[in-house]
Amino acid sequence: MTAEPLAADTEFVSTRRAEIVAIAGELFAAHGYAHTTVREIADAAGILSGSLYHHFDSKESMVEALLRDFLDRVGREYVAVVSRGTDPVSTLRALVQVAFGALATDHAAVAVMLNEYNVLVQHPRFAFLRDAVEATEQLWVEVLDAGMRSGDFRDEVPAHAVYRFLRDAIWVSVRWYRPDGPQRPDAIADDYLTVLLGGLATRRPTRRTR
Amino acid sequence: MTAEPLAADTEFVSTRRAEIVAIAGELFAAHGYAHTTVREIADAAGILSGSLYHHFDSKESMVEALLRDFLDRVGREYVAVVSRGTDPVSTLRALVQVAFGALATDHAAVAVMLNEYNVLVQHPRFAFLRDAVEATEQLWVEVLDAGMRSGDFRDEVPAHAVYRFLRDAIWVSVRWYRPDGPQRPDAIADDYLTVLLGGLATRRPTRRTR
DNA sequence: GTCTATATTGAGATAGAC
DNA sequence: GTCTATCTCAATATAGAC
Repeated sequence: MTAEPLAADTEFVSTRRAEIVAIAGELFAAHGYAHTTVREIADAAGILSGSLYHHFDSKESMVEALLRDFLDRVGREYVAVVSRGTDPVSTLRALVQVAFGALATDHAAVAVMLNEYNVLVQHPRFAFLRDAVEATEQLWVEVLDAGMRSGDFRDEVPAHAVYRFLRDAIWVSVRWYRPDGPQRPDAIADDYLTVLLGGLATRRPTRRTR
Repeated sequence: MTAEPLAADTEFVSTRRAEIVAIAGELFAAHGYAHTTVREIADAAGILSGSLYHHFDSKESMVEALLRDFLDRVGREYVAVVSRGTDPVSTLRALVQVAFGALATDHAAVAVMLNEYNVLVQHPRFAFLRDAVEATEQLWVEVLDAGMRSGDFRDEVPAHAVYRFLRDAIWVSVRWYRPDGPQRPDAIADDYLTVLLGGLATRRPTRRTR
């Protein structure tokens, strides 16, 4: 047996394949996964639809490749942030910065994740989406819980509820974020953190009772 | 000409039609508009697919009926809240309560609006979606701006940016809200308002500079 | 208002030549 | 790695009987 020509890391398979994934991702993000046809993807890639099947065995494989790569990378970034072991406020700031940063680097994947998650996750093939979502939730909630225990964060609202509001507001911003717009992702993150951490009210409001 | 048998308000057209809209809405919300077939809708309604076309001339007409009705109603509720002329904090609270309340009363329409807006709005037929979204944004932003001018809300972040974070966090909660779950919409609204108005941090943080 | 039967189209996928 | 040609199936929509 000759020396293995493949890189040990299987991340890189083929440049062409990666290009097509990116092209397909843009179309999925812009028009929706279901409404995007393989012919449109092929057109955008400058080839005919049949040729796509040299690289992928189905349209599903394209969206799977897009999301697996994205979730792997952002998951590693979250772990790196937490493993730095900074104080809860700084850790949360860094997590929020990573999440908003993905808008610029992976906006197609974020949009597809947001728009198609509920439908895709119903197929066994896309169970990995749920795994990634749950792992991410666990990681963020632990940071929030640590901050509540240390007294840095208010604990009137459970950490998992706070996390959901956070996550939703961050990811849905892919709907209006424009990479070529005036605001950089870290400026948006700062705006969000200002409201989130400091609150919108200038006077501490009393919590309503029911 | 005989007396007009139709009600002056055209809201009510046919019970059967309204039933089918509701059934279709549930399916659109659960499986996505594109993935829901007219045969599935007919099955759920207990009729055959051809019979649907007695009530609607297309699948698009069904989703249009669902969204027009919903947007009309919630738009009227927002206007009613603002016209009460209460202070900015109370007005914002009431708007947030109305929005979360729609999760319970119109969860299918909210989910469809969230999931399909970007695709649907690209068709001229659904331009009314953009109109409704823009009118809503204007109404909320005016409330936020009034609160910033009166000193009730902090003004470090522009009102339109705050509005986007608000809107996103509220509507996306339809993804995890369960009508049969333990939390009532107004309890979720209270949790959200606690974090939004009071802030997550126990100590007023300094705003990061770049 | 619903059913039966079917027209029509659009889209994902395949086989083999180049 | 791409093209040509085509298969196959699923889905929207229609026409007319009941």
